[in-house]
Amino acid sequence: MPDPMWKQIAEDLRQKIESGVLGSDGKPLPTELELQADYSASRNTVRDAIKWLVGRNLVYTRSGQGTFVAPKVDPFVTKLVAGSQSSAEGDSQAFTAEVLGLRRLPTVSLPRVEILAATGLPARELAVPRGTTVISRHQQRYIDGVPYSRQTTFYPMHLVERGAARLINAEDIREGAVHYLERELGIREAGWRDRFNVRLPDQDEGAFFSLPDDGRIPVFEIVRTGYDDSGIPLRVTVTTYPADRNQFVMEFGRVPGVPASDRSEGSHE
Amino acid sequence: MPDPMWKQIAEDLRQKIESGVLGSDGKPLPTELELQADYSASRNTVRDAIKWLVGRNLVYTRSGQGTFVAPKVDPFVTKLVAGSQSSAEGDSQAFTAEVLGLRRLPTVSLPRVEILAATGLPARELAVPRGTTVISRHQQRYIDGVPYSRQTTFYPMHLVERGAARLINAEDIREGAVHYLERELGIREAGWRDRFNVRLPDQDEGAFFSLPDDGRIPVFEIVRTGYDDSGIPLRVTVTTYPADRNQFVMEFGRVPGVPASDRSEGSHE
DNA sequence: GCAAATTTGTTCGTATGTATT
DNA sequence: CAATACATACGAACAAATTTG
Repeated sequence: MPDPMWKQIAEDLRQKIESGVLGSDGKPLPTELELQADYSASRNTVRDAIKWLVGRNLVYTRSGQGTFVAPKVDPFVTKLVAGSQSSAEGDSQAFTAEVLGLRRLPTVSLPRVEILAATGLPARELAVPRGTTVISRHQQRYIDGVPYSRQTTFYPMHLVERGAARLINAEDIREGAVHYLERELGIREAGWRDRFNVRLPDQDEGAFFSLPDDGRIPVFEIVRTGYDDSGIPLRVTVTTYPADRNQFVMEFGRVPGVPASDRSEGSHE
Repeated sequence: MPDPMWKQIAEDLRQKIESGVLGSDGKPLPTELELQADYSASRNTVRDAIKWLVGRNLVYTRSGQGTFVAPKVDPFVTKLVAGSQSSAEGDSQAFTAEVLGLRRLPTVSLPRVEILAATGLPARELAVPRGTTVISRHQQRYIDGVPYSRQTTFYPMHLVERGAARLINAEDIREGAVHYLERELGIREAGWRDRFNVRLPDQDEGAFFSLPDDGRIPVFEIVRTGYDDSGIPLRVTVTTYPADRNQFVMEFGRVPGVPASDRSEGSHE
């Protein structure tokens, strides 16, 4: 059974795009009417083909203008630090990470601090009953002005009651919240667990990252739960990154040099 | 500006699905004809709404049968080991990982071994010129019979020339290829770098994992490059996992207990 | 095993709305 | 304002897959 016509058209266009016949990076494709004539198909069928290409991020459409070849993105490479460099952690680095690459300017929003009742994930990770009061500190991070990640850290309220008052100030904790807790309360983060996950963005994330609504681009979600010496959760940080422009690198043991910022391509058998 | 009608229908159905009004896990939705009547819309408009739901993995359709509420998946949780437990590595664990959870039976295919000319990623990561001969060892892994991951490890040919003959045997290296190299040649893997990436599956991966062709489900790609004491690449392992049923966990320092196999849900502000 | 009924999949045509130039 | 191009919506017909009688 042959592929449906829309799929054949889509594959033909894909091949033409990837081989560069249709130009690259912002070059307009023929209009739907022209494609309709080229392939002797109805406009709706051509549109089905274009929809498939849009879903693969090969083209994008703009009302009233046309359909264009999508540019290849140069991904941000975030290095997740495995060692215990956490002393250098700032609030803006509450999720210990480092953006690699030259000529890239990271900026961070001021934290938005909320006092709220723990639900779902925060309650579970902090091992407190639902409804327990927790502190939430939320920040948005940009690279070269482009939204890069959002993160929210939840702390149990008893940390404030025991003296860590700055947790409820809407100001950056320059030395790093984890380090602040250690200096102020003598509570050390003895270890942490990271969970990696990929899921579709919720509405807020979609708006912040300007992601399309069609579920074509997922987000990385990294949940980092930190524990003190007794194994009691100290904090949980949820960070999300759009998956279309982010990569993560981790290193263990002795590793030479700086990783080239390469985007892997397809299969390698 | 109100949402288009197909979107309103989609949102209404989404709400009905998530609140359980339409039943769960395999319950059929009303047929397109019924929905057409319910919403006073054309069949094509109803179909646009359903397409959106399919894209979010909320429903799936089966020709000749109907549209059904998609089951929630219980994800595999893979633990990426950060320490140097690599001595316990088998070929089937060449990518040091551990599947968490009870009642889960991992199985591994026999390796498919190929001798080929390095291209693209393998050449780059092994720091050899394109065209250099390398060994490729490919394996497929299943959990409870469900395709779980595919991985290909590339080794420089000179390892075989220096005595590591078993690399080119299509048999599992039980003690682990990395350990075998150390015992046989005295070459130790002093460190490694992991790159995490999310991309759409290629054709092979789509077929192996039974992923839909519409680009709705991406794959995790983890590229692990191992280096010897002098910083020379020893091997590069490319492992892919379908993103819809996999999560990754890493732990650093002292972390209590076993992580609950929770799926995070939505936003947590 | 076959035929009918049901349901989704594909393709066409057409009309109108909205965004951009 | 007009022209162009994509977006939405309707209606219709037939194909393909599946279940049922």
